[in-house]
This record gives sequence, structure tokens and C-alpha cells, in this order.
Amino acid sequence: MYLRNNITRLLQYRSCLTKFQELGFETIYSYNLGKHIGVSAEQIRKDFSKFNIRGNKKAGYNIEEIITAINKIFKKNSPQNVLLIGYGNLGQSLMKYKGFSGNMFHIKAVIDIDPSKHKRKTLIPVLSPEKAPEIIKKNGIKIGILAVPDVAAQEMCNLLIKAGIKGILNFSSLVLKAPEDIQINNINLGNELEAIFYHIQLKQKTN
Amino acid sequence: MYLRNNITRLLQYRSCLTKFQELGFETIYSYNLGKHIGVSAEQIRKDFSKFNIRGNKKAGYNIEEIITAINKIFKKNSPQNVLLIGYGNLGQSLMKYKGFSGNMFHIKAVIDIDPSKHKRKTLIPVLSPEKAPEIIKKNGIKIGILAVPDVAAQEMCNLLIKAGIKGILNFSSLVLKAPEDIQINNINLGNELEAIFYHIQLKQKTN
DNA sequence: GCATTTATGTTAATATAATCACAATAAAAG
DNA sequence: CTTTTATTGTGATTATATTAACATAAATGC
Repeated sequence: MYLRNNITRLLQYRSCLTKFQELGFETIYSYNLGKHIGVSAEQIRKDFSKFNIRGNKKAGYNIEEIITAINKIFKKNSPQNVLLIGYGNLGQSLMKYKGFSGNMFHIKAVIDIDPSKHKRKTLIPVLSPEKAPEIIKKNGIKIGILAVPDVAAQEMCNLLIKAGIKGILNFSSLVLKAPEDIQINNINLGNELEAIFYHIQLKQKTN
Repeated sequence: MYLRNNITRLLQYRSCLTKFQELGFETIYSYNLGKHIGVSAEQIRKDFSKFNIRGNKKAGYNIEEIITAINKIFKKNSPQNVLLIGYGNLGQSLMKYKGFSGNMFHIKAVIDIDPSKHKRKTLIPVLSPEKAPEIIKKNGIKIGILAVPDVAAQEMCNLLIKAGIKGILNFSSLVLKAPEDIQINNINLGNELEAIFYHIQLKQKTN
């Protein structure tokens, strides 16, 4: 089935392999990794092969090697600065979120239109939209996390792109209009839930 | 390109069409809708055709009809009860999130293992895991939103499935093990960000 | 050191999705 | 009423992804 694309799968492989590594394993077979992730062994070998990750016939893959290779694919040498736009309910949660604020990403600043939310002296400052271009340029920020209400999303998107941002993680339910060379990934929480409902119904029908 | 599957697209169509409707439009052409969403007109006609949504040659599609049809596909007659597991940083944010707590979904209760977080008298009560089965059965809840740390995710998943839950929206970075008939959708915020980085690099290389 | 075993890596086959091309047809124009 | 025009709906084509099949090679056992 067509559930995930190979880029997403690579990240899942790494996440799973890190856990195996912590448990003391040094090598793994495509079959075992696949069973843990819910992907066929052939799929894993194909993915590895495509990104030139090589194993040892009979002895499987070296976990350390795979992780290093995947990190290289994602250029995971240094933590990357990102800009968070929107310091509302979701924005505040994302700021504290471990997956973002952990070792891989660093939220350099938060942008919000509401002056009462601005804080200049905190570890992660909350600033007005006018400050965004300066922050983006000074820190070479490439990615913005857009967590603002739909009504403000396109305007903030335009501002970010004008300031040099190349990728946006969009939490609004709007389909943002942007040039071809800007990478936009959408997370629509409401739609995800509805999709689950749909699939549940489908499964119940077929049984 | 293979960006979204047709179920996700249907939800995007509805979201966009609702906005058109609010602006006073009554009909729409596949071409216009496609331009707004970033999908080809043929794709839209194929999707509509597949779900038996019919238009009028030369006059396009009736917006009201499409929305009604999509709602029917997703059984959007009555709001659905869901259970939120995890009242931490992300969980609290999700509880207040409009897309969930709006008119489509109703979070009936929140489950958290930490007794200091329990609140029985609030509009949405925060309860211990032991209460989950009762709540699920009494309210016919089919879906759980899992927003707990990785270490607790599988255990809570098992609890939910045992209590009769059929679908899980999983925010942990774990790949949950569950029977085939349980629908699990994963949202991994960290991976989403990394995927954007990858795509940006790719685009820069090819230019 | 040779045979056996078992995993990889890749080519071929299959399945699925997106795009193209165009016939069908409803509305509008003349 | 006839012709023109524009849009739908779908079969054919192309592209992409997944699965199957199997040759290859490393490790193990004898």
C-alpha cells in the first residue's frame, strides 16, 4: 500500500534504529526492521539501496552506518534555526515541544502580531512581524513554522518568503500560495481526525 | 506528483469550497478549484467522479452539492466524541484547538497518568487511565488522540484498543503495534520539519 | 576448502496514481 | 433551430511505487 513516501520512511528507520542501538544492537536485518515499522523487507532494501546504504550479505546492515548515512542525507550535522510564527495556543505548545526544541532544531524567535505577547528579554524572544526579516536574515533561517489563524496565514507566509524563508510548516487549514521553489508542508489536525473516521467506517463495512 | 491521497484531497476541497460559498459563489469549475488548491483540474474531476459527485457539462459543479456529498462520505451529520490521552504540553494545546473542539469533534474527556492533573468537575474532565474504558464504552468513543511521551505510548495504545477504540491519532514518534483493523494515523512534528529541510536542499541543488 | 545457508541487492512484474486526450453534452450565441 | 463554445467524464497513456523473484555473495558448518 501507498502509505508513506521514502523520505518519511527514512526518518522512521532512523528513529527505530536509534532505539535498537540504545538496546545494544549493532546490526539489523531488513526483515527485522521492517517488522518493527510495518514495512516489507524489500521496501527497506530498496530504500537503502536508493540512498546508497549498503549492507553485508548474510550479516545484515550495520546500525551505526545506517544512522550516519541518514543523518548525512538530512544534513544533520548542526542544529538548524527556525522561526515560529504565532504565539497563540498552538504556537506556545510548539515552542515547548521536545521534537522541535530538542537537539535538532532551535526556535530562534517567535513572531506574533499581538503587542501584549511581546517579550524581548526571554531566551526565545516574542517579537512583532516587522522584526521577522531582520531575524531571518541575521540567523540565516530557512524554515518557518506557521501557527497562526487562517485569516493571517497567507499574509505571514508572504512576509516570510519576502524575507528569504525557503520552507514552511503550515498548521493553518489554508492552502498557501507561494512560488514553486518554496517547500510547504501542511499539517491539518482536523483533517487527520476526519480521515481516521473515514478509514474506520471503511474497515467496518468491508468486514 | 504524489503529494496527497484522494481522501485528504476531498477534505481540502470541502475546506476551500466552504470559503467560496461564504463569498457568495454557487457553482465552480474543476479548473478554478484546482488552481486554488494546487491540483490539476483532471485530478479533481477524477476524484469527484470516483465518489460519484456529478457536475453539469458547461456549467460546472454546484458547490452546495459537493459539500453535502463530501460530508456524506465522511458521515458528518453529528459531531463525534473523541478521547484525548495526555494532558501535558501538547495535550492541553490540542484540547483548546479549534479544529478539534469546534463543531466537528468533541473531546469527551482527557486521560493522564499524573493524579495532580486530574479534574473531575470541569467541562472536559481530566481522569486517570483506569477510567478510560468506562468513558469509551459509555460514550461509544471510536477514536483516541494519543499525545503522551513515547515511553507511555504503546501501553496507552493497548489500553485504548482493549476498551474498544478503533482509530488512533498518534503524536508520539513511536510506530505503534496494533491489530490490522485498528486505524492509526501518525503525526510526527519533528519528522515533518526534517522533511522540509531535505526538500529545500534538493530544490537548491537542482537549481 | 567445499557445501550449505541466508541475507542482500537488483531486475522484472505488478499495482496504483496522475496526466493526457478526447468524446459527450449542456449552455450560449447567432 | 443550428452552430459554437466550454466544460465534464472517462478510457488510454504515462509515471511512480510496491512487491515478487532470484542471482549474488558473505558467513557458517563440516
